[in-house]
Amino acid sequence: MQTFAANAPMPVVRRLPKYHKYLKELLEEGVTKISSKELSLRMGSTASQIRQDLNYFGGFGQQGYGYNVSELIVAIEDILSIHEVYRCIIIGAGNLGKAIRNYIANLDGNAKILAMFDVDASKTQEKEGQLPVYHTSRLKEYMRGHEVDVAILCVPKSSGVRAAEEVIGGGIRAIWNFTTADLPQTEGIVIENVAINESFYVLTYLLSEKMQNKT
Amino acid sequence: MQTFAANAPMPVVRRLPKYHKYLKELLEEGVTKISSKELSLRMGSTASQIRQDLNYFGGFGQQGYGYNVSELIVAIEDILSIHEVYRCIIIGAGNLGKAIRNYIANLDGNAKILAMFDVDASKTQEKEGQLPVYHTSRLKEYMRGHEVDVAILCVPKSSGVRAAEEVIGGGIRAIWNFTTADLPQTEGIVIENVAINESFYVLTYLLSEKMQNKT
DNA sequence: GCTACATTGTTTTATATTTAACAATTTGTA
DNA sequence: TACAAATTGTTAAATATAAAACAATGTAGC
Repeated sequence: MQTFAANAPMPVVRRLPKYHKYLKELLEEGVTKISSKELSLRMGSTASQIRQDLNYFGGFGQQGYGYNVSELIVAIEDILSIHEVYRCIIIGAGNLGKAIRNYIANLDGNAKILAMFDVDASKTQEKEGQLPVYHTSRLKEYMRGHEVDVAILCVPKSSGVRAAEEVIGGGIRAIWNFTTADLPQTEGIVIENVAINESFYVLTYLLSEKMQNKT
Repeated sequence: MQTFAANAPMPVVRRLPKYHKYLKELLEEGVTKISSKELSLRMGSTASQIRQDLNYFGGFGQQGYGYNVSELIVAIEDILSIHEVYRCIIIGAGNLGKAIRNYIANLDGNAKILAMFDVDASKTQEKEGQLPVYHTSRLKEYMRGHEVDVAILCVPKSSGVRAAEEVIGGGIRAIWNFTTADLPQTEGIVIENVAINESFYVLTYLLSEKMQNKT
């Protein structure tokens, strides 16, 4: 059993899911072994980077041979703890919350959504799909009774920080933040931001840049 | 009128929307001027980085004074071309497509969604919200008749690349990619990826790392 | 108008990340 | 068994990014 140093730089960590995806594709194609060179050609990266990235976590390859595809997949899944199922609650049952709920439900991932919460009492009437929607006032109580790993924040910007404080108060250790709010760094709490609106601004920046170049 | 060198590194560009957000908040609070030092304290960054980032695009501040909040907002909006309205079509009217449509509709952004497309004929019956849903076979024809700036890809992974090729064939210049597919770099086409699933893997990685540290 | 202070724009230094180079090791073949 | 080819793990060099330092410039008070 491998243990990893866990001090890999974030750019490296963020590339791991991509390696995983390409390796799964190779597996489906029936490819059993791959060299860093071949993989780099597929992915449009460099062989050197692939080798160095993987070596932050261990030596998964064999000299003169390359990497065994299925073994490497397992190794990366271990590193990312993809096999574990993470119990999630969604805070905010509006457009965004429903969207994320639907999206995740149809993804064959390791995020299991237990319940949704909303401040709007009318939303708690509905049973969103198969999921119960509770009033936010019952959040603390719920978290005492159920083990929850991840809170998925889907509230409006104005209540983002408050919602984060509430789930942290309830003992959450990880927040997947889809709001436009900037959550304060908190000791011991993992925060992963998905800044969709910022992403669009980057796109329009690149687009306008491209337009200028065209002229 | 300012013109920018447009050769700023991507990490800098990706920070601009964050500056914009914080400045808008300051404006709401009635703050008219801000120094890089003060702003860095709010944002949890460094004054040096803020000054250097902004100086890739021009000197927006004044020595001994700082930055005029509203002027700087306008400058950043110019850089990101936030004022322009971008005409978008959504490819894929499933869970993800609907989700994004709802999310964007309720965001006061500069993305205007004109129509949705789907291969599933049954989906074309519905009028999603106020938006028409066309069969994908009519995509080329639609793009000939309407000026479209951005294609928002919300199809399953398996049809991601094909969908991209279709909109590129129709003359699109920018793709906002919400699929898990890795789209090939294409000369002259701007591609901005929102890899939600990868984001979750990073979160679980950090979470498991934290768990290990706790023991 | 002069002086002390504040704060930028810019240069220099430090750090982080990526790429290249290469020695070590395994595979496969004769 | 010996040798050539392949390919890793790892070290070194190059590049990119961030932070610190500082000179230039403007502000504000007296």
